[in-house]
Amino acid sequence: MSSDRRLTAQGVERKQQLLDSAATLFAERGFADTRVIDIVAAAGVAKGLFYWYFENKDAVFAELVTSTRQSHRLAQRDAIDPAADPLTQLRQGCEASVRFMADHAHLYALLQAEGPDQRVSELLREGTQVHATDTAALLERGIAEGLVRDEDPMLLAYGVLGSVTWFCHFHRTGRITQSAEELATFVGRYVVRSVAAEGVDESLLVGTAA
Amino acid sequence: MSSDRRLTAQGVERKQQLLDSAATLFAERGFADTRVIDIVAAAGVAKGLFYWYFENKDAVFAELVTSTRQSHRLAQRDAIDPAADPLTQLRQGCEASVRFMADHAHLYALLQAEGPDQRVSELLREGTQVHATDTAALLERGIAEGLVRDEDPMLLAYGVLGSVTWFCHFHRTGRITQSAEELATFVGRYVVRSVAAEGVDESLLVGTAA
Amino acid sequence: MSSDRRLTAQGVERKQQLLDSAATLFAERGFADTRVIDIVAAAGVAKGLFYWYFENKDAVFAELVTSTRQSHRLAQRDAIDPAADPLTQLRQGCEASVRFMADHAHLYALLQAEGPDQRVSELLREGTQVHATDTAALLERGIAEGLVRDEDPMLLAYGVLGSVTWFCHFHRTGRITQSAEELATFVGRYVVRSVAAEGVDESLLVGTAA
Amino acid sequence: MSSDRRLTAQGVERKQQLLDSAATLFAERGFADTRVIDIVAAAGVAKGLFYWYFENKDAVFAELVTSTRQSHRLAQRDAIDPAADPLTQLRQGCEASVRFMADHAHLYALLQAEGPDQRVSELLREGTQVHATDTAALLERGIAEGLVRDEDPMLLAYGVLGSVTWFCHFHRTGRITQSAEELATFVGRYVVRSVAAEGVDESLLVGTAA
DNA sequence: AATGAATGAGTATTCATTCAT
DNA sequence: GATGAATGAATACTCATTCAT
Repeated sequence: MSSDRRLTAQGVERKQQLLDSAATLFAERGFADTRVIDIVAAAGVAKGLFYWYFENKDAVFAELVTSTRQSHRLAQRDAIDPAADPLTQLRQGCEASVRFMADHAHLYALLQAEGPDQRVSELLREGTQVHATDTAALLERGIAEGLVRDEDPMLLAYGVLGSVTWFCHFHRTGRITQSAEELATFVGRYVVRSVAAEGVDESLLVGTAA
Repeated sequence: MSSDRRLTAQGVERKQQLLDSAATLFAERGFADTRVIDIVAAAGVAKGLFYWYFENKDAVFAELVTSTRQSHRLAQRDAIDPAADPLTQLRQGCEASVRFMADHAHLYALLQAEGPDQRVSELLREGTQVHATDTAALLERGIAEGLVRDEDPMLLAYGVLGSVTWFCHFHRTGRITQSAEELATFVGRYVVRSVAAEGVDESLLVGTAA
Repeated sequence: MSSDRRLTAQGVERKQQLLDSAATLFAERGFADTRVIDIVAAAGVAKGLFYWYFENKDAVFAELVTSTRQSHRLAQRDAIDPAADPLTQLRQGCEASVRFMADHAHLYALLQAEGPDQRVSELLREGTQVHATDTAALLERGIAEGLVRDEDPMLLAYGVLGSVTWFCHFHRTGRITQSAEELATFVGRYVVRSVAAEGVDESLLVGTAA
Repeated sequence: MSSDRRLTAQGVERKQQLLDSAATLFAERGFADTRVIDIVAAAGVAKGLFYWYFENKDAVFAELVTSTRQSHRLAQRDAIDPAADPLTQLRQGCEASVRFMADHAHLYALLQAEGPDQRVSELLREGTQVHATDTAALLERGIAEGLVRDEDPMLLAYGVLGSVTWFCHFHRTGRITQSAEELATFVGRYVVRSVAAEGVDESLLVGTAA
């Protein structure tokens, strides 16, 4: 029922409360095992209010995915030095991803979650695709400048995303014990090595300026 | 109801039918969105029969995960030349993973699926952990022989698993269009590059013997 | 919340807006399928305001029924020539009913609607009963004057009401395509024939003065 | 979920039980005020079973409407003497309607009920239309033979149906106290008078052979 | 082994109504 | 008067699981 309802200041706040509760619960127990009643209970409001702010359970999930993706992207953009070379930018982006996931672990979990239905799965997939395409563009510039191995940039991008995603996943689930900062550095290095061309200057690989 | 029931030849066949139907459906729509009735309908038997062969819905999932993991492991073992150097073995293992996933796409999908409950999630996690530990051991030998960069082998293993897993995921979902064979070669090369030490012999990186 | 609140001029207007919206919606989709929110949305006001003017949803329905019934009755009264013979009066009343329904189709529909609860059903029933009793009295006079067949006047009244009601119903739902005026004439004639005694003067049957 | 499920003898019986319970309750309190749980409770079975036999609540209603209409039609067919003149057939049909409704009051109530949704309303309307068309055909023959007034047969049919329906309605709701048999005779006579042409033989009007 | 019937706990969603501002 | 937020009781429907035959 929400759609483009005009919300008061209080309304905006309340909606955010619900989004937060939902995000936490979805991350903790997954979408299917989170009941609407759990979400409203966590936010301390009545069940009906949920449907004042959201069309249905799927809609909250979708909204979370969208906004998380947006924040993630902004975080990356902020972390990337537009004047730097592609390889450095790649490292910066990946490091930013690791830090973002550390700060918003519960939201980030959603991006990999099994979505509710077809529609939302689509949403997740699209987001990933955008991310991959961005990364591929970066790699392509790297190839042109001789910094990245001359391979299909899209494939390389998938590899990069895969390792970053999994590092984060294992960190979130406690199987990587290093600090987020340490992990970020490691991941930046790992990713750069994965795609760097033969004979690239050592300084780029080590990432001294990171 | 099942546990360790003694099955006739026909029984074994029936059970396999049900497992196959379940695997396909779980992969297509996920565990939660697959109903027992869908599974039996796909196998062309009555609902009650499901419980003759399986304790419950979770049990099928668990059984599928376990057997898939086993097959996967066997496939890798067969593909690895015990006499080869660690880097080559790593490449062989990864290539085998890609081929296995291509041949058993619907089963492989399960290994990354959102499990039913805590217990099964645990099962999935354990399997991944075993795989990671195996890989880390291989990498450790590589480090000792100077073929792999001197970094935390477990971290490297996570990176390797992440990229392989994601390559397979994107291939399975149609976003990588190369043939399984081409992809296997690419992934093997990608992974080796990701972990290889500086100055390793070119032949190992290119993987001529693959 | 309403009861006998003193309303300002604007208030009266607002209330009428709501009544109109409600009448239209009730006629279109029935009482149960019309939500309070639909009514206020159609009137362009906020939900809370509904309860400033009406006790509850049932109350609007009751108010509509009562006022419609009143209007209907007035319309009949105006149409009937007090000096005419019972048979002519009957015709005039029935013709007036048809015209009324044509002019206020959406209101008239309510009089036959499935009411909300016991109370309002009671209200509807009572209204019908009053109408039937009035008609029966007219018929009784007709019988006394030898213009109407000597049968139970109440039964005859039910027959009359039934046919008039159904003619209107079929006209309202588009299954009678004649104009309201044509239909009125037909119905007047039909009803008179239904109850007229044997050998009544032709002029009364034809209704030249209609 | 039902559709064309193959039912065992027991299944057929159970389904009928549920239909009976539903019919009674719908007639007593209306569709909206009858909960699925009431229906199953009345039949003494568990809630889930309802959905084994019916798609949903609307479906039972639709099924009841259809079968009632069918029975009604058969009852009429049986009551009509194919060799009789149209006017007599009309009387026989109307009398049969009255008797049918007296015997199946709770089912018959459904035919006039406010249906659940658009679809079922459509069903009800269609049924009525068929009935009206049948009656109109009969009247047309009557007109051709000079037994019925020369007016639009469809309009006459609506008038006939309206009075019959309302007689039944008032009888069912206790406002007509005569016995069903008495009422049937009265209605037959009333209807014939409503449509008979001027100067038709008295014997046809009185209906001695009824 | 196999079937179809039966069970019932569990959950999303609706909507009339009330309330604070 | 007017608004939008909040409440919570009520209910249809799903689906894993069990049972009688």
